[in-house]
Amino acid sequence: MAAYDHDTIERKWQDRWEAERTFYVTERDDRPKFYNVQMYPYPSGDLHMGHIRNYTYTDLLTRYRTMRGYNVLAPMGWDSFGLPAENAAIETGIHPRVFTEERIATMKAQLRRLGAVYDWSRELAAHAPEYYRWTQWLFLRFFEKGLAYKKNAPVNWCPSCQTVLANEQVVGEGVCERCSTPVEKRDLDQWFLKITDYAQRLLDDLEDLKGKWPERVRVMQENWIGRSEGAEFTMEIAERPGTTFTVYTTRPDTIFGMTFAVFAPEHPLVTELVAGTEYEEATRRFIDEVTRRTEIDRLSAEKEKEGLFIGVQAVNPATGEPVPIFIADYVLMTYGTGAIMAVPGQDQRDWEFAEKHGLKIIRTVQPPDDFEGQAYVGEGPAINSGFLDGLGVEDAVERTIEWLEAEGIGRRAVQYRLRDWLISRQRYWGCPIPVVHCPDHGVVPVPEDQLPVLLPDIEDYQPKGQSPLAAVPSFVETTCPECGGPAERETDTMDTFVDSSWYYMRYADAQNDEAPFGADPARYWLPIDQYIGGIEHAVLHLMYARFFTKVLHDLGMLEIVEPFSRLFTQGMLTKDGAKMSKSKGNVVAPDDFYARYGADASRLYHLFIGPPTDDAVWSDEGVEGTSRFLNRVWRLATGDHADPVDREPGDADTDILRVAHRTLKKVTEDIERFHFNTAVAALMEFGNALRAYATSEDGPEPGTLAGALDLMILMLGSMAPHVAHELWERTGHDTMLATEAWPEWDPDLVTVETVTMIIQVNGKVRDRIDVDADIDEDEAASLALASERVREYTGGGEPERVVVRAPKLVNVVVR
RNA sequence: GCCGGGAUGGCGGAAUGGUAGACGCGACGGACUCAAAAUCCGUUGGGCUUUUGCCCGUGGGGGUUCGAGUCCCCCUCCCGGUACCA
Repeated sequence: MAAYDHDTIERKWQDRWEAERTFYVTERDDRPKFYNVQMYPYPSGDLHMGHIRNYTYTDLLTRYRTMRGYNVLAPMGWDSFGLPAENAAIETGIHPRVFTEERIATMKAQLRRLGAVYDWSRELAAHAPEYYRWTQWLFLRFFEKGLAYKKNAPVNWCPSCQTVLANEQVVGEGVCERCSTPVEKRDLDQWFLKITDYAQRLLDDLEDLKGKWPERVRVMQENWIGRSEGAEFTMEIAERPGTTFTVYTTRPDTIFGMTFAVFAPEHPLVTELVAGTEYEEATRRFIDEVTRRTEIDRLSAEKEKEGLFIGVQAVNPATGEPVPIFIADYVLMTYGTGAIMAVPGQDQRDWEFAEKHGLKIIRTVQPPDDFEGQAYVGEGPAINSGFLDGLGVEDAVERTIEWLEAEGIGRRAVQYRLRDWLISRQRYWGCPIPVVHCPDHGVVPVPEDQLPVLLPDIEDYQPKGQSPLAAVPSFVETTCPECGGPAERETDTMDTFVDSSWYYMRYADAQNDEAPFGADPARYWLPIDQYIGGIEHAVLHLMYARFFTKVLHDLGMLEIVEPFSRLFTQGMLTKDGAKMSKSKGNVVAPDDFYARYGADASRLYHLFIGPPTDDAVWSDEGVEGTSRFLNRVWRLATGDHADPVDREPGDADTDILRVAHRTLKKVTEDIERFHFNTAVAALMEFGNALRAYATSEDGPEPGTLAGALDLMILMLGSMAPHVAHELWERTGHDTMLATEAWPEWDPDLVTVETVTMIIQVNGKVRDRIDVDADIDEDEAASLALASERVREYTGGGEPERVVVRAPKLVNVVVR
């Protein structure tokens, strides 16, 4: 039996969906809205099966939600600024714009070939001036609010990409997220967005996403924000009364055990304290050495704690005793105050440092008798701690904070691990930062009516440690908007994560040339009801986008405070033990599979391959199964079965309708909870039953067969849309399947009448009896006890106990 | 180290505390065919057994329960995140 002509059918329906604009929507619509978005892709060129997996999920939801009666917006766009296009340009000499736009065209054709449907009237691309004009406009709003600022700071520098990176883009053991080159530290003037102002709100609002976002993404963001609670207090330098410094601690209760203090080598007070002393030279050498080391070295936990006494002491405010001050590389200038009180009794790092430098160790929390470790961080009564003695840790913390406040030297304090978002990039292919530097007026924003600041076409993209734009006089040389005098444009471009922080807002009103988006379309479509993308963006894109949403809310542009109501992170598609990617050389091209099995069979296999949240291993043979299934459905629906027999419907006919409706219930529930693999399995079971029914000797009853086939086709409509649409048409329907209502199951057909009751003896299955579904407990028990098989095991004796779970199971317990 | 998530046939995977292995791949046997492909039918966790059947089996060890892949405790290994964060 030949396979159906998938190629012709698929092209036919792809043309119709586009020609009839089946999935184009407006906000003038009575149906409830459903905003369905896939994280917009970087236009890398050819789609491989790893991408196809993700688009299949999104497309299924677009079609399913439409059938469920929603006004579904499914847009598509391109994350088209960024390093890869620029790197390709350097290699090939093709301008990044040309390179990128060619690839967008290719990918668009491939999405169409998959049968993925979008409202293409809302297509956008980050590199298009009509888009980045508004990225720049938004930057200016941040600037006005004081949320964008330029400062000189030690920043992460990727020597290979020749640009700075945000903290979030330094991954693993301190390497670049893009190219895995170890990152260095450099002091540079850079633009930051003040995401730290929103740390608490970003943390608080995660609560509302419980159950709607994957737990692990929520936890990763919580950890990244890294809130910790404790106290801050000041200490005096013993040798210089009046000179003070501040420390932050989460364990103020251990203050009596502070036997030394440690400064980060970069702490500004250090050079001042050693100036003109015998320690000056050694201190300078130590700082040099530390700062020369790479971040990786410095952060390596295995390394011994290097430190140096700098010749001064601080006064422990609790004891009044002087304690020596050290500088050490394990204290970071970027966290807390850059100085700590060291309590070796309760902190393992301090313990190790104390041992190495022969410093005093005083326990201030009594460890249990059997404690054999060094620093003790657990619960216990305070000891050696004056007025705190005997208190538990929590109470002691509170008492200490009260005392610090009463003394006027400290207060309760909260710290976050989150740092401001560094958005400057010293690269060409990105959105220009719309400011000019005037010798008289400093940083001056470009006036709105001069936006966009266009990215000029250039020949030489080679990264040189500063933006290639700096070498373009026609770009750099400008006039100051304030005074009209000569000024220079900012030449850094923005991190591409700025572009992607608001694109999903633009989709709501993509043609607007007076604002990033209008208030009404935004109010209608946002937030995104279902967002789908990769786990790799757990703390990058997903946190930046949340930050942008909150800022735009505060600017009065949005009503929402969270952009993504529900998030789904799909697993990776792997082959040969690695994520499918061009660079690994393990990509599977969809075209071969489209040619042999069709897009529908490929899609169905992606749905069937395993749980969507899990990584999945691609196997070429797997598509055989879904292809066979679709061909069987095709043959049944096109008349390849036993001759139908006109008759009053009987048991066999009712039975197949029962299977059909039970399948409908399961498939509906499975799609709702994203269990696509079991939904496909249920359809296959239904297919097997339907085939047995349609080819049985008695023959199918025509109405029953048609009804069952309709349900099969409707259910396949979102999974294997082309073949389903074609069969819908061929089985005599004059509507388009895409806009049909999702069917409802008949409750009477879904409830079971008879079930197979399991009979166990001591928990082991010994017999099965078909019983009425509404059998009562007594009857179930007596049926079970009457069973021949059960009596073989009980020997006719009285059972010790009979557990009845009618109608599913009876367990006869004998001893 | 800390925080998540895992471990089920040859393979991908099913399984509200109640028939472990649905569904599919692969393999084996058969039908059709001159033959092959395609298609269709059957078998397919391991062991024992002529059969009805019986025993064992969800990473390892304990426990709770009439009953545990599922719940609890301990351990091993794998994957992801994070890590001198005071």
